Amino acid sequence: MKILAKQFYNHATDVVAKKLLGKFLVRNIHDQLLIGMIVETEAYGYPDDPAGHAYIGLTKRNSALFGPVGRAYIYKSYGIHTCFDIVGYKQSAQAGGILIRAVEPIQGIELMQKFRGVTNEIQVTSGPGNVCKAFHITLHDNHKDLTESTSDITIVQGISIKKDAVMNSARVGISKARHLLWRFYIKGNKWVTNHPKY
DNA sequence: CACCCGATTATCT
DNA sequence: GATAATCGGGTGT
Repeated sequence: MKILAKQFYNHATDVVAKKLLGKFLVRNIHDQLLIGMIVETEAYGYPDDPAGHAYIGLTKRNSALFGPVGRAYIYKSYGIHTCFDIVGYKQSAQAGGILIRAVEPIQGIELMQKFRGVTNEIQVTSGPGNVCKAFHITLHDNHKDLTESTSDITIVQGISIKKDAVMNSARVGISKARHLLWRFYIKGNKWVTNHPKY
């Protein structure tokens, strides 16, 4: 399937976050393909987003957010969990990323379950830390270009999501900038986080 | 170098 | 619902 080009990410992060729903995250690991459909995202911007990691300005940790669009920004959360962002922004003076919060397994769920250590098909890839664990994404993958066919992590054209199935809300776990409704998810999808029941 | 704090999750009550 | 686990990075001394 077609890899999304750099141009796809060259827009404001909330626009890209919405467009990423239904796209496929493809991980090539040990010559085996792991594929998940993106069902939940969050946008973070700069310089007008106090909740974003880029808000403090360029540092070693967040440098990927200031680099070329279409690359990976990966960081540790709470010292325990790894989170995966895709870099996107409209202009060179800006920075930002789109956090992948949940995917629906399309291919290779057995290996995802192995990496995760759980068998429940929902729990395997629901939640940003869990997605990284299931796809074996680590800090070593920071800065990787997601638009190159040679990369072992790419985003490819998936399915189109009906406009009325795209929902948005305030971001999860964020106290600042609550007015920004920059969390996007597919209505009714079982892998979207914050479901009372698994 | 000490201190503080999270873009989270699993496991309790 | 509440909380512990756990650590890298930013900040200030």
